[in-house]
Amino acid sequence: MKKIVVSGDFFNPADTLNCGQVFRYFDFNGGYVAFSGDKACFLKTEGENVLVECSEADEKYFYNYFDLAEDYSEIVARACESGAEVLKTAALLGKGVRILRQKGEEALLSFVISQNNNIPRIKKLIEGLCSAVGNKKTAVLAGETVQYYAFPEASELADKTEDFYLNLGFGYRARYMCEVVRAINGGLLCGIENLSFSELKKRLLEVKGVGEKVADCACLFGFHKTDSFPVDVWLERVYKQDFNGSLTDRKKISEYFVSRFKSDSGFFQQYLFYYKRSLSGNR
DNA sequence: AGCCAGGGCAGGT
DNA sequence: ACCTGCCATGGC
Repeated sequence: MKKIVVSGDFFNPADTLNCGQVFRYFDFNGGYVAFSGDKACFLKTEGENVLVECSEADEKYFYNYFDLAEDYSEIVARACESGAEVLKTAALLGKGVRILRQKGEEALLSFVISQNNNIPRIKKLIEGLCSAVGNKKTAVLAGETVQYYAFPEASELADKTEDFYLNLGFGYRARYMCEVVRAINGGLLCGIENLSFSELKKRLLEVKGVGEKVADCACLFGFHKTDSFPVDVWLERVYKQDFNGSLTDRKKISEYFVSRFKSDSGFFQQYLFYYKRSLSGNR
């Protein structure tokens, strides 16, 4: 067992997990158990610090996963100096949010599931998928044995039909899951290591079921393309209400933010998303 | 009960 | 390029 201890000044586990970038975690012993792929960790705020506990072998994985090499104090500082008053407010509120470095496949499939859906139900659908297909795993975390299911590899989903997803409650997203799994198994994500954000997004958009928003989220959360700015209903509200914007097309709203915030776009987007939802009683 | 949700597609202008 | 209706399901 390995324990990573880092400052909690710019790392709030609750805010990081609850801000809609990831869907596999639950409350546990005063902290959280979080999952990525077939791995699990426990994290908890302890005084001034955050404790991340995982197996010895996964230490580097979770150090990277929580983006612990990045200095978020500088990102928050840039948000405060951006000239947008709402962004300063949002960044100071959400300064403990970190952009997780999730697995690309898992992020892509998760955000296909997310479309026109609410966060509690997205969690349930993903849980259902994992328990139906994923390998059963056991971990010892915070002194207790935790059993869970890994997120399925695309290869494990290769033979699943549309009916399989329909029976899990995926609705019209069932067809999209089949399309995306087929594309991944056909090499969609092969050789993408050096692609820019726009090159990667272009490739993802070729798959039926992957539109602007899902591609942006996959690029940001699955491939850490921080010059991506996903626009959903919440960011559209931020744009109209707090930036007094007049654009109506979400693609153009996204382009507006990216041209303004460059490689800080993804971070600032999370601060704004967290801020806007918190005003509505969501967290 | 009815609106809403981290949307996308197809078909029409 | 922009507009509209439709798509399943269930949280609230």
